[in-house]
Amino acid sequence: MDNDKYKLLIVDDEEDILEFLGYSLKREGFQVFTASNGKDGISKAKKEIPHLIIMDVMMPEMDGISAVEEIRNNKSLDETLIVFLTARSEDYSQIAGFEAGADDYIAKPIKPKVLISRVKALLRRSLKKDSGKIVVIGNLVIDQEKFEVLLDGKKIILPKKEFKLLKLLAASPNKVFTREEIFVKVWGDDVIVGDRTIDVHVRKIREKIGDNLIKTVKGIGYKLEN
Amino acid sequence: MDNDKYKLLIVDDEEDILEFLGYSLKREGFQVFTASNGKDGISKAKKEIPHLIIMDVMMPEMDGISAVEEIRNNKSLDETLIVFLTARSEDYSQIAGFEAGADDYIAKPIKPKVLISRVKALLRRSLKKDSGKIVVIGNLVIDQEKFEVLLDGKKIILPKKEFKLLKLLAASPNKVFTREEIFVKVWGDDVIVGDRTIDVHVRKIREKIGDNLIKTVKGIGYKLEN
DNA sequence: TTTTAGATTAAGAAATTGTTAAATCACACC
DNA sequence: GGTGTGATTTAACAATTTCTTAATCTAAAA
Repeated sequence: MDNDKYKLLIVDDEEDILEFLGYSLKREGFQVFTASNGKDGISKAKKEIPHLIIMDVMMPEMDGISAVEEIRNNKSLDETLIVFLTARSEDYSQIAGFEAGADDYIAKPIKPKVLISRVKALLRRSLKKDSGKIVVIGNLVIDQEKFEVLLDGKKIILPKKEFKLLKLLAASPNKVFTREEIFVKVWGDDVIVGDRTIDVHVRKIREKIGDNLIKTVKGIGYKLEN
Repeated sequence: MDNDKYKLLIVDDEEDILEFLGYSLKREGFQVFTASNGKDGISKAKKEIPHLIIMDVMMPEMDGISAVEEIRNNKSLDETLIVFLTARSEDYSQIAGFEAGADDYIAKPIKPKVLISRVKALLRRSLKKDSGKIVVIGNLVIDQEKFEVLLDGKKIILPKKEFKLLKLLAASPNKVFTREEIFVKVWGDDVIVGDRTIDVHVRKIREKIGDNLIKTVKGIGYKLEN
């Protein structure tokens, strides 16, 4: 199995468990990320957009259920699967967890084989068809299928040319695209438009996603900074 | 929730459990069927094509795992979810169960609240991905078999082309279908129709299901938003 | 300071879609 | 085979959105 295409995020405050689970899952080929509290978990989730999150219910600072609620509010994490780790027979947290938007739970103590079976079963069922048409740059998600851009999980609609231009820049973050290049790739070889046209489009995109992401490189062109 | 849409089959050799679970789930509105052994379970499953099967692992005559293997070999039960009931800490059967094609397991003793949460979570999760015979988008249900659309439970009749178009959009909610794509998939490769034909059809559908569901993505196409 | 590339703004052009009504088509029914 | 009903398509025009330009302003480089 191509487990290496899946990103897993493990969130637990106990270093031992983090390491133990991380080790077991890495051995199966998964890309594993970890976080040791709810807050960090949320920010890592937003950054990596994992396919599946394994989250401890009981944690200091921010408990798992609150974290999941926040994650579920983020549009770009809509498809992410969430598995709770709960202490055995904490039935209440199971129910609350499902209500918060979890997809499964696993009771502690955790046996790696069980965890792996479960993770695989979830991924198998849920991600049969994965999009692969999504580009993520920092807190910006560009979904080519839905033709929408998410900034910090907030949906933004861009007109065709603006979307195309942003998509181009996002395809190679930090690379400077010359005006020449942009013309060819966005407008096409044959179309002739004035010089200021690009500027205006860049401006409109900046209006929508903020001024910090697209940098001007004077005399050369533009780049999307990461 | 419209639990009455869902058929559940419970397979267990203990009469008590059968009754207890059946009662709990019926109270939630599900259509409940029961069987007291693996063989009977298989034949009832084939007959009713339930959405979800709850199956005891340990049973006389035919154990749950063999039964699940046989069920999974049946094409029409491909989409059916399967939940195992296992005695606590029987880790081995968990793994074997997943390998046989189960989607989840629940440890005995069973608490109804937990069971119900779990069942609902499974149905919710898998229905999202289900591109099978029935598609649900918000308050819209599209039944491809009966060739009808329900809006807030009220039946709406759509002519062939309109239905085909709506079905296409509903097959991948939120995905933007280009006009190109729509032409090919609804009208066919060879048919040539005018540009406004799609618009008119979209308009007619909107007249019937409301203006909010089908969004126009200018310059690209249409999508059914969720 | 001067020069130059880019930023900004508003307005009109261009492109795309919405809407309506009427024409055409398909098919069941007599 | 005709007739009628509803489905489908076309055509004309309206409405809307997007794109481009042009004019003016700003800031960085020379």
